Amino acid sequence: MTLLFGKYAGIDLPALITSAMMSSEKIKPRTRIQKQNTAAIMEAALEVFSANGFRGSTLDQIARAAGISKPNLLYYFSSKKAIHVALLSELLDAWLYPLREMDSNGDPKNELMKYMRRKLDLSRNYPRESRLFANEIVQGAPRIKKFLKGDLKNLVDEKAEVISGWMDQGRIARLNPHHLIFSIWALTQHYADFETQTSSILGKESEQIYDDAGAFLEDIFEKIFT
Amino acid sequence: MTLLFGKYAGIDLPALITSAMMSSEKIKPRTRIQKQNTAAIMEAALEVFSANGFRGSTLDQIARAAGISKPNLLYYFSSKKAIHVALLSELLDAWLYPLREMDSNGDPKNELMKYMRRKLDLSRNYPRESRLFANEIVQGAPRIKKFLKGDLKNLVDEKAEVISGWMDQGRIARLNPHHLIFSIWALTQHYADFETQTSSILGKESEQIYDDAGAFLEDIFEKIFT
DNA sequence: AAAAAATTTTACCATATGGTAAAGATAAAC
DNA sequence: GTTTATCTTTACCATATGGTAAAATTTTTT
Repeated sequence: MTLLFGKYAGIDLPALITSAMMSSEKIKPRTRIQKQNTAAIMEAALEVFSANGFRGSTLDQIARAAGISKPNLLYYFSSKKAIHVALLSELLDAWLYPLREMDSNGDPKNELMKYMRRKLDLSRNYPRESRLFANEIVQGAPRIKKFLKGDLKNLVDEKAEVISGWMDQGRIARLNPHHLIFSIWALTQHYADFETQTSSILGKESEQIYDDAGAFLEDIFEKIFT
Repeated sequence: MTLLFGKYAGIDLPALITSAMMSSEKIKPRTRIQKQNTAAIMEAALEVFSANGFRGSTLDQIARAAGISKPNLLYYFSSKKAIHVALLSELLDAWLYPLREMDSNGDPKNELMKYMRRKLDLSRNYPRESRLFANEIVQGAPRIKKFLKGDLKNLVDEKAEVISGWMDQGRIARLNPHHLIFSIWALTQHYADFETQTSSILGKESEQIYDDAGAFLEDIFEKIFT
């Protein structure tokens, strides 16, 4: 079950996903078969791209994972790039959602903690999506630079402003708000993106690692915000 | 100037690099020309692999960047994989160096801060090396899993033990020591690995970002350790 | 049930890419 | 200065891979 068609940290995202779909290339499933196959392709593409990166993935791999032939896959998407773009596009909005939800009227420490927890939940429940972005960004974000400099920057600037206001009011400790947001990203995504490393070192089950990580992050952010 | 043949956060690493070289496949430069060409190839491979990942890089790209022909490149390294392995092997030890240096007899907070600063310096001065590892690990670390479960795990376990001892003595706050180490990695490497993202959002010069990051990390780790 | 539309398969193709063989050119050793 | 060892180039090759054309099949519409 992927983020695309599943639940999102306890919240359904049909509206977000629908709107994302409408704006992307060929993903306007009309018939039953189209819905079924595009969904299978997206799921397969997520699996393959997140594990191998764009250039490390082949259409044959994706087609096989989706249970269809390569030419048939290309009946639904005009190119390999189109699949990748569609996948990223669909996920971008969903990925921003928890930050959007941060409420300027809520309790500062509470809101930030909630955001941190949600991001950690995303890493825990949707590690493939996290790695998909990680792959893209590490390699210079050729396909989502515009998003980074546009929607993402705007949202982050806006929320940094909110956080800064809280700091002015003395409700949380004074820190660089942008870097505070980055620190939440870094610390939570690390567990998905570098899972190979953490699990190699800890030699534990993923669930146990995330439980420990959750407790650790509660501890340190409590200190950080105070 | 790369980490390989340069200075390492102010410390020369000839011994480390030499020993690493001796253990890897074909990198035992004897003649003047061999030295020169293998160095050029390694530098080129670092540039190309770190930007595109293993599968995203081609021998032609590397050869061009090294200023030699592809068959000539293959005179020095038996295969693409061999270049990648040699590059990773050479860097692994160097990458561990700052953690090795953490002194169990030093002042706890001081030692940890020093380690954090060194790691941030690595991100700042050797972002390509950081991204080379990031690429490798995000994609499941096919070539360095053994290292992760061996040398790296051993070193981390050992240092976690040291940190745990400091906590027992009440000299720094009680936290999960393994995750504390991970948090230093996550927060410092983020600036190299996700540089595209941070610079897109902040719209500042890299130097300015690292200065701000340095100040921010000083702030929060001060709180975390206390 | 026939016609139309949508979907899938078969058979390809062009290019990119990792890699090789062997001749030719340079540099080092004697 | 000649021989020997090292290095470089030219000319390839096999495979993988993204993608296409068109026929065949299935599904939907009328």
